[in-house]
Amino acid sequence: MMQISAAELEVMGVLWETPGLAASDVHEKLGDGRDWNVRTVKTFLARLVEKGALTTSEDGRRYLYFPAIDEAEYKAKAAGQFVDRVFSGRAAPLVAHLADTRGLTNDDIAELEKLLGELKK
Amino acid sequence: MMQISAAELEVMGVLWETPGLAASDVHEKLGDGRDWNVRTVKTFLARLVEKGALTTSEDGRRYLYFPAIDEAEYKAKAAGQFVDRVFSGRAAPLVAHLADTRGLTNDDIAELEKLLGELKK
DNA sequence: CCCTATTGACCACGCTTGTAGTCAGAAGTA
DNA sequence: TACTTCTGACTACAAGCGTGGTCAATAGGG
Repeated sequence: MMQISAAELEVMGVLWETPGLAASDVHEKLGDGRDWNVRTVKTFLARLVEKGALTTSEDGRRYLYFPAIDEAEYKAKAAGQFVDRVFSGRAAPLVAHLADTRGLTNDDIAELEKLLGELKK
Repeated sequence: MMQISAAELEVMGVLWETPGLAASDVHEKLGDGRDWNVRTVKTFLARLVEKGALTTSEDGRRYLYFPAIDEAEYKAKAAGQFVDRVFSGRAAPLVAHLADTRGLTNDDIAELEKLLGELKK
């Protein structure tokens, strides 16, 4: 499973949320804030298919796109790679940094505590 | 503050740990596992200087390199960007994924709990 | 039936990244 | 002094990435 770039990942995000869209639908759903030309989006779609991250099914003269890789699995791997790359594999400092500069909300903290509670079992 | 690539970040790591090294020293310290040609390392150093991430002081006919950006600050920002990019800004799922596939150690969990305890204050 | 909008296929292009090679000068070595 | 070595400066070059243009076919609107 190859590397997915930042821009490509946004496209994947749309299709993880709503699989089976055509290029123009993806373009439209990205519309908010993201001001890409349709052709740019199509390039990303083509590259993602080439990389094996998407599959297509024909629908008349256009394609519908479907994720070929699992979202949770991909993100877990990306998180692992990031922690390795930037924090030498140690997760705690990452969270510390996030807490420090992003100001985790009380909800975030509660969620993490719950998570840790489960992990201890 | 521009983008620092994965390879460049490894070089920064060496200089954050030991500021004021010459190119050949950096090369040597990277030696373990990292099998880059000295010239490759020099390219990274030059690019980091160009990007403003390192400064130099002359030492005879060579340079000594010093970090020009703060390690904690950089990593905090990188963490924030990563969470935004991959997890839509939500930290908790990130930790969940890490816990899931990387198996946080008991020490990690203890450290995180302590951290959360402090955050609650 | 003709024109326009849309679609996939292919192409372009400048920037970054990883990975070094070349070159000319200085410094140490025989 | 002549040779090797090390240094920074500059150059190279393919792959990946962000961004979008061209083209030929087709489908839909008037």
